[in-house]
Amino acid sequence: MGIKERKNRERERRQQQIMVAAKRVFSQKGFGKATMEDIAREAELSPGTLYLYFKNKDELFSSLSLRILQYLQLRLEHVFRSDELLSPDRKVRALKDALYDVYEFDSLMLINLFHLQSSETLKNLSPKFLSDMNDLSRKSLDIMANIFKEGVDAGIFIEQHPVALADIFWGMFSGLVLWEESKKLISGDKNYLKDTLEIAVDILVRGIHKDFNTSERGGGMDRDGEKKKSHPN
Amino acid sequence: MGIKERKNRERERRQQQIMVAAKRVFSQKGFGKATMEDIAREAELSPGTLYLYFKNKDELFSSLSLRILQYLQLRLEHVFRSDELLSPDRKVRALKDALYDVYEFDSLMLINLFHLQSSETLKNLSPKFLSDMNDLSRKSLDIMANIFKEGVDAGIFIEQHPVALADIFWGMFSGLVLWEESKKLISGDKNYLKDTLEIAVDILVRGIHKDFNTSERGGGMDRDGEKKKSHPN
Amino acid sequence: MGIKERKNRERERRQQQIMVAAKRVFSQKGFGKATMEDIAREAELSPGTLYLYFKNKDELFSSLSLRILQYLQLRLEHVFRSDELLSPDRKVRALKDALYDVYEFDSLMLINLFHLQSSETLKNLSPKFLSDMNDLSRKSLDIMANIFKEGVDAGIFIEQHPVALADIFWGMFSGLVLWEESKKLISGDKNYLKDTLEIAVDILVRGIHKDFNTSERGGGMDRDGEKKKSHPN
Amino acid sequence: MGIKERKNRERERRQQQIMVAAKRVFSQKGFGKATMEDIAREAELSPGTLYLYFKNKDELFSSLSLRILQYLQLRLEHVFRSDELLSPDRKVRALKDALYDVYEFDSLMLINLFHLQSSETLKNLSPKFLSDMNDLSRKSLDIMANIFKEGVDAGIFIEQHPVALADIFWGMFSGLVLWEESKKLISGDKNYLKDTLEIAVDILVRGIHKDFNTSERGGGMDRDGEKKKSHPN
DNA sequence: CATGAATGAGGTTTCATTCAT
DNA sequence: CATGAATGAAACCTCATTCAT
Repeated sequence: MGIKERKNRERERRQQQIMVAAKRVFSQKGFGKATMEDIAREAELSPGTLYLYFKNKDELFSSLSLRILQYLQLRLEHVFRSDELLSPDRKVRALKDALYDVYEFDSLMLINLFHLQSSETLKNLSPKFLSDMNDLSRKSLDIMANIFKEGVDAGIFIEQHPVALADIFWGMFSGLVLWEESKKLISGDKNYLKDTLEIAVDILVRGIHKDFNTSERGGGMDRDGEKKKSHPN
Repeated sequence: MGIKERKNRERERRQQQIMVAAKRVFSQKGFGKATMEDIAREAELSPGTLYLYFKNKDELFSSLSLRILQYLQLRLEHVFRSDELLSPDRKVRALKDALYDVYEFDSLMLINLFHLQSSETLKNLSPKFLSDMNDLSRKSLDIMANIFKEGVDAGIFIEQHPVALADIFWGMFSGLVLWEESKKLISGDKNYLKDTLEIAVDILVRGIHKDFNTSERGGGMDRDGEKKKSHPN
Repeated sequence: MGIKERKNRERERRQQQIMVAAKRVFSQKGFGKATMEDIAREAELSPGTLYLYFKNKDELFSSLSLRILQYLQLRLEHVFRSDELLSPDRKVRALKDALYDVYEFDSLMLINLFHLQSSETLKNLSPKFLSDMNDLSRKSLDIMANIFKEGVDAGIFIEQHPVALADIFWGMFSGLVLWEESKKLISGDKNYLKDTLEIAVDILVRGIHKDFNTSERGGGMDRDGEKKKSHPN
Repeated sequence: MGIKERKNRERERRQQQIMVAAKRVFSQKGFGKATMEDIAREAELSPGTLYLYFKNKDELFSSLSLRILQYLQLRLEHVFRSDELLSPDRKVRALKDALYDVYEFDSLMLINLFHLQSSETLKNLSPKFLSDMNDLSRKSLDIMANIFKEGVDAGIFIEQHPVALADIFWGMFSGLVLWEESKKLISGDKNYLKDTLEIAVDILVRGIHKDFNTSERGGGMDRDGEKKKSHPN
C-alpha cells in the first residue's frame, strides 16, 4: 500500500504545483485572458500535463475556488469550536476576523470566488464539482448560522432565523470586499477594507442585539472614534 | 443646428437599440460567451455597424454598466430630494427600496456590473470610460452618504463617517444580490433577496441608531415574525 | 430579387471553390491526414472562411460524397430515360458504362464514398446530411432496380427481386473498384478495372438471363479472347 | 533453445492479447477515434507496453488485417483441398460459404480490411508489412483462382482467366459486405447479406457456366422462389 | 520487460475586428 | 452610413510516442 500512497502524494503535489501556478496567472490576467499555456509555463510543465490533472480550464479554475472554500470552512470551524467560551458577541467578531484572514490569505482568489458564483463558468463544470461547491458553501454557511444561533438561543440576539443572519453577514462581507477592491481598481484608492469591516461589524452587532443597552459591545463606541478618523472619504 | 441635432438623435437612437440588444445577450450568455454577432443579430444590424457606435466589445459592455449607474444615480437623487421630509430612518429604507428597484429594473446587468468592477475588462477600457465610471460611482455614493449624513447631523445616527456608512450599505446590498444570485445558480434555490434585504436593513437601521430604544423602527420587530417564516433555510 | 440571387450564386461559387480544393487535398492525403489549413491554403482562403461555408471538417468531406452521389444519379437517370429503346441487356451494359464514367469522373472521391459508408465519420454528420445521403443512395438504387425490373417484367431476366439485382450489381461494381484500387496500392499493379468490369458484366448478364442461349450477349465470347490476354495475373 | 522458445511463446501470447483488445476497440470506435490508451486499458496493459510489441498504431491496426487475411487463407485452403471431390459448381458455393464464415468470424475487422485497402494508413506501413499483406492477398486470390481454374480446365466454366474470375468473385463479395453494412448504418436497415449473397452466387455460377442448360445448378431455380420472398425491398 | 507520467506538436474551431462595396 | 464576407490570430485540447524508473 505504501507505493500506492506515495503515488497519491506525488499526484497531489503535482496538482498543488499546477494550482499554485494557475492562481498566479489567473490573478494576474483574469480568467478570460489567462491561457493554459501561460499556466503550463508558470508551472514549468507542458500544456498537455495540465489536462492529466484537470479536465479543462474551467475545472482548473474552479478547483482554486474549491480550495479557498475549504480553507474558509476550516477557519470557521475553528472559530465555532475552539472559542467555545466566547460570548456570542465575541464570536461574531471572531467570525469577521476569520473571514478577513481568508481574505488576506488569498484575496484574489476570494474575489474570483465571488465572481464564479453567478457566472457563465458554472455552466461548464462537472456535476461533481458543482455539488462539491454547493456542499462546501452550505457547510460554511451552516457554521456561521450556528454561531448566530447561539446568540439567538441565549436570548441575546433578536429572533431572526440564524441562516438569514449568516446570509447577511456573508453578503456584507463579500460585498465590502468586492466594493473596496473595485474602488481600488477604478479610482486607485487605497484599500480600507479592514477599517470599514470593523465599523460594519460594530453596526451589525448592535443591530442584532435584542437589547442594545445591556449588550456587551466590546468598546465599539470607543473604537468608532479612531475609525472615523482613519476613514479617508 | 437642426440637422446636426437630428443626426445626433438618430445616432443616439441607434446606440440605444444596440445597447438593448447587448443587454439581452449579455444577460443570457454572460460576457465571455456572448459574441458580437449574437448582439448584431439581436439588434437586427450587421456586426460591422456595432463598431460604428462602440469601439469594441469591452466598451459596449461597459456602456451598459454606465447606463445602470446612471439609472442608479437617478433613483438615489429622487430618494434624497423628493423625500425631503422623511425621517433619516425612513430615508434609509427608501434607499433600500431604490436599490431594489434598480435590481428589479435590470438584475442581470447589475450583477454584470459587479463583475466589471474588479475585472480584466477594466484594463481594456479607454480612460474616458474609466473616469466616467468613477464619477458616477462616486456621485451615487455621495448621495447615499448624504442621506446618512442627515441622520448623523441630526444626532440620530451614531457618529460615523457618512461615507463609511454608505460604503457599508452599498456593500451589504451588492453582496446580498450576488450571494442570493449564486445560491440560485449553484443549488437551484429560490431567490429570497427581497426578504433577506428587509431583515438586513432592519438590522442596519438598529445598528446605526444612537439610541436603539427611542428609534422609530418601522415595525421591524413585528415583521420579524413573518420574515422568519418566509425564510426557507 | 436580382441582388439576392447574385448573392446566392456568389455563395455557391465559393462553396464550389472550397470543395474543389478539398477534393484535391483529401484525395492526396486522405481524410485523416488532410488539415483544414491545407484545404484553406489550396483554396487560397483563410481557415476561418471554410467554416462560413461548412460546419466542420466532416461535413465538408461529406459534401463531396453527396456531390458524387448526385452525379451518379444524374448519369443513371440518363441511362434509364434516354435509352428507352434499348433492350434490357443493353441497358445493363449502359449501366456499367455509366458507373464507370462516374469512376473516371472522380475516382478518388468515389473510393472515399465507400469509406464514408460504414465509417466513424457518419456519426459526426448532421441529421440533414445523413438523410440526404440516404435519399440519394436510395434513389440511385431505385433507378438501377427499375432497369432490372424491365428485364424481369419482359420475361427476359430470371425472376428475382429487381432491388436485389441492383444491390448485387452495385456491390459488384463498388467491390471491384475498391479491390483494383487496393491492388494498385499494395502491389503497385496497373489498374485493370475496365477490363475486369467488362468480364464481370458479361457474366452477370449471362447469369440473370432466363434462357442463356437466346440472350443477346454482345459478343461476350469474342471479347473474352482479348480480355484474357490483357489480364495480367 | 527451450528458453528462447518459451520467450517466443510468451511474446506471442502478449501480442495476441493486445490484438484481441485492439480488435474490440477498433471495431467499436473505428481507427480514427480509437486511442492507444483505449486499447491499453482494454488489454489491461500500459500504453508503453503496446510499443514493445507493435511499432505504432498503424502497424497494430494492420496486424489485425493480416490476421484476418491469414484466417481467410486457411479457410480457402480448406475449401480447395478437403473438398477435392466436389464439382466446380459446388466448390464455388463452398467458396462463398468460406467467405461468409470469415465475415461472421469477424465482420468488423473484415470491413476494416476493406477500408485499409486503399487508405491513407497504407502509406505509413513498413515495407515488410506491405509485402506480407501483398503475399497473403495474392495467396488467397491464387487459391480462389485455382478453384475456378478447375472448372475452366474441365470445360465446365467459360474460358476466362481464372484470376479474373477470382477478382470478380472477391470484388462481388467484399462489395456486398460493404454495401449491406453501409445500408445498415445509413438507413438502419436489417442486414440481408446472407440472402443477397446466395442470389449473387447463383447468378455468378449461371454466368460462368459454359452451357447453362446442362449445368448442375444446385436447385438455383427452385431457391429463387424463396429467395425472392425473403428479400425485403 | 513493463510502466505510465509527461511531452508537445499540431489539429480544429472560434470570433473580434476590418474594409471593400 | 451600413453591410457582412473575410480574416487570421490564438485558444483549447488531444493523443501518439517516449523514457526514466
